Amino acid sequence: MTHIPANTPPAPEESSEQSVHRLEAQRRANRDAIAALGIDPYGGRTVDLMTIVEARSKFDEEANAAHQAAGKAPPPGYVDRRPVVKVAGRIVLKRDGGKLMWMQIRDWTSGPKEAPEGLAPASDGSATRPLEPPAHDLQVAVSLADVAAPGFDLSKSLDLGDVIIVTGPIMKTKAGEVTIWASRVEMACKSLAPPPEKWKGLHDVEIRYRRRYIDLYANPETMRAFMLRSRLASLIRRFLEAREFVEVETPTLQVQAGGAAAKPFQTHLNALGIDLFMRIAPELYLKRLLVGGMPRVFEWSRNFRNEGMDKSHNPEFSMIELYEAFGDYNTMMELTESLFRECAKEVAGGADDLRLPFGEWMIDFGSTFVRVTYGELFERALGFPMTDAARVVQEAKRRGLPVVSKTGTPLDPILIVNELFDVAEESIDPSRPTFVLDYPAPLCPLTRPKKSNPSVAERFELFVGGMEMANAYTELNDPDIQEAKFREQLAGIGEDESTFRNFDEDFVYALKVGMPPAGGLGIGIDRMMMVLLNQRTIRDVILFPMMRPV
RNA sequence: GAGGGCGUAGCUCAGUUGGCAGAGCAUCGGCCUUUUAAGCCGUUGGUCCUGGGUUCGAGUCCCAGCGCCCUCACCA
Repeated sequence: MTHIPANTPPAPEESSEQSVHRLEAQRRANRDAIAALGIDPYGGRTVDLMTIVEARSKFDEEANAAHQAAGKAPPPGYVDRRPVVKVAGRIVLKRDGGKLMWMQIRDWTSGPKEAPEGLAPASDGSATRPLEPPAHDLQVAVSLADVAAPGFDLSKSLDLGDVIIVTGPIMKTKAGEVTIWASRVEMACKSLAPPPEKWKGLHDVEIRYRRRYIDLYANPETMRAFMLRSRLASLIRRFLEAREFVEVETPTLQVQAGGAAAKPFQTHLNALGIDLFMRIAPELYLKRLLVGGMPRVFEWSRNFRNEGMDKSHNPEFSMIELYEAFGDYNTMMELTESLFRECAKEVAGGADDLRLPFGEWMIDFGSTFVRVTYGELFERALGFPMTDAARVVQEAKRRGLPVVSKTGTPLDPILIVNELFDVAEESIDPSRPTFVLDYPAPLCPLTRPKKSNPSVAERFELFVGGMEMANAYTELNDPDIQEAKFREQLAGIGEDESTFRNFDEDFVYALKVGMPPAGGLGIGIDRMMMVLLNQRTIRDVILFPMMRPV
């Protein structure tokens, strides 16, 4: 779909009747009719509201049966004990039967459509019907006899998409559906824009992303996913706080964008007359906090990387980075596994089975995560050890990978190994969360080497569902080695990169002040949410993903 | 960046060999106090993504562009 249609407001200078879409014009007329009843079409502060789920839970079978038994002429002394509820919701269906209207209203708790759990006999016993309606929207009945003026006249002028507040006893209809039998109907807000089709809903993915506010109410599954993401974010914070990590905030606007190798966004600070970068990682600031004596820190960091966009990359994305003084990559591995498992438990809703669907796979968060070293994985996937330089070069040539640099000098074999390692990564079972650990030291210049084997860096990456989820290190805290590695990196970059790669002298100075040994970890939160919420594209876990402007 | 697919009413979608622009829902009018995507009768609504071209005639064929989706490439 292309055009974002005509229900956008007209520019002021052309707001003639003709420029307003006919469907909007009709809704404006209905709004005027509501105003003419003395009702504010945009409502006001409202107290004592409950959600649709709460209202539904108030239903009392006995009180409902007693009320039915009392009939139209209740005996003296009869008291209606059906609980009275008050609910706000958006109208998604309306059936006007003249003096009796039926509506379905929806709020954020209504929940997605589900397959009926079974069939129940119809009232005459001759046929069957679904036990529950397809969506958990709440039915409202508006009867001329029972709704106080001007609620009935208001209801006549309501359009699909309006938000209303309904008060009345919660009861069950003859057909067995829990319903508010309205005594009051009030206006919360008028909707001037035509809603999506009532049954097929909103499918156009472009409109879903650009106009998430429609997607959220029109597709309860979208609401469910983002509500769950929020619950998981809260859980992650509580998990880290329970382990005595403190949440900090460090600069998003940075003089130099460090801590990762990515192209940054550039901006300008007028007050100081200087160019700045949006951060690509919070790493170097968080480590400064360890130098200062904070024992365990984490940041929920929005990072900005000026690179490609695809189903696992958005230009701005969320990452948790954390540092633990006196930890190392082993403590980070334990923490990572526990964190993912706790999140999976939350998604599973208390079930023992922690296998969660992700596309065609069932990802097993319950079993111990697979641990495999870089070298083992390489040999298993390629069929020869990465130390076999001749086979490495031979295999790279066979796959058309470069074995000499642009200047014609032979590439370091370890760099060729790293090219071939993509093949190894693809051999990881997507349904088994897998730690790949002990990377070759030359590939990880900023990581502490193993004391027992300096050719191996204490680093791991976690792969889940075919994606890189997390990256952790035993951090380097020797200022001289850090400085040398920085200079080495700077020497090896091209001119285009040199504009935003700088030597962070202050960070090296911080290490001279002294940083305790530490473990560091970064988790790509959006990708983590993808596998936990079973969403195959990052745009389905980001409320407002980057879109080309229309 | 390369290849492929898609773009038609507010929404969801058809549209045959190039021959009057279609359906369902929504809207609007009428009937209806237990409906369940309510029903019945009637009604309105179009920049066929944009701009060129071929043709007597283009939603359809050709060229260019725009947007979205998919695959691949790039991507600490």
